[in-house]
Amino acid sequence: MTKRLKIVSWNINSVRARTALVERLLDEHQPDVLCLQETKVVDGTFPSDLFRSRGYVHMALNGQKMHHGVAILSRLPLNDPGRHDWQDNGEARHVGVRLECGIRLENVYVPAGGDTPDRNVNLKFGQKLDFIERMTRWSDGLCEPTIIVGDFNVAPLECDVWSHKALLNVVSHTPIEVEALGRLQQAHGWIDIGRKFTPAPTRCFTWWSYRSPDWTKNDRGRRLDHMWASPELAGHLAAHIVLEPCRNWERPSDHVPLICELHI
DNA sequence: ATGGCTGGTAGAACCAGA
Repeated sequence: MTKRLKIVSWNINSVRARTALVERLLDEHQPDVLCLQETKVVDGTFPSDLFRSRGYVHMALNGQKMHHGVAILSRLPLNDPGRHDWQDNGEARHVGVRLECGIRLENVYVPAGGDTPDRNVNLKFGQKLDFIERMTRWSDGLCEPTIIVGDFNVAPLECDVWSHKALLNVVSHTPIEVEALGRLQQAHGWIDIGRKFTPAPTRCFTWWSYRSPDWTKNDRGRRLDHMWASPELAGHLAAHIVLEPCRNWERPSDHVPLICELHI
């Protein structure tokens, strides 16, 4: 008799501006654990009551004023909370916990990387590459079953963007970022859960710019959000879904939620 | 069509996102 563990990851682009959407997601999909990125709120004013009232009484927060910020909200107990500063500049971009089933869950918000894909003229691009490099060294030494989810801000495959050719020199899809993410994936044999259940070259996007008047019109999306599993969990993966309809909810985030389910 | 929008914060002809 196996149980199922349902995890959702969502770049919410301000948790306070989208409380109604978060409530709807919890009501409709009933995840065991919700990982949020870009909460944009300090821990002291995080809307904890919203989650507590729905049974998500276990929380691991890492927020900061205005920007970034991550949170794990859970119906299951969370142990050994930890934070990494993989950019080494104080920004709140990671929080990790251990579930009682023995799985370690890491929630990450990789820096966007600014406009110009050249670390010599754009500090933020270098910080993004350094962040991924530090994650690579960290994941090289892992020795427990781990799920890492979040906004990686890299669309690695040609089919992860609306036009590979048009985005080759656009931050999020440049070869230097794709190679850095590839080294990270190889360092621990991470399984790309999204592509396990939706193999390339099937279209799979998780983000559409706010700037398009109609995000569906040209469908200029990118797969920036990911869920990865360490190799020993391969036989436990049960499902993966991208909740694309959430991009049509009222005042949506520009990212949509991802769900994965595991047999535990 | 590298920004056409959005949120936070201040009270901006701002910044950041990607």
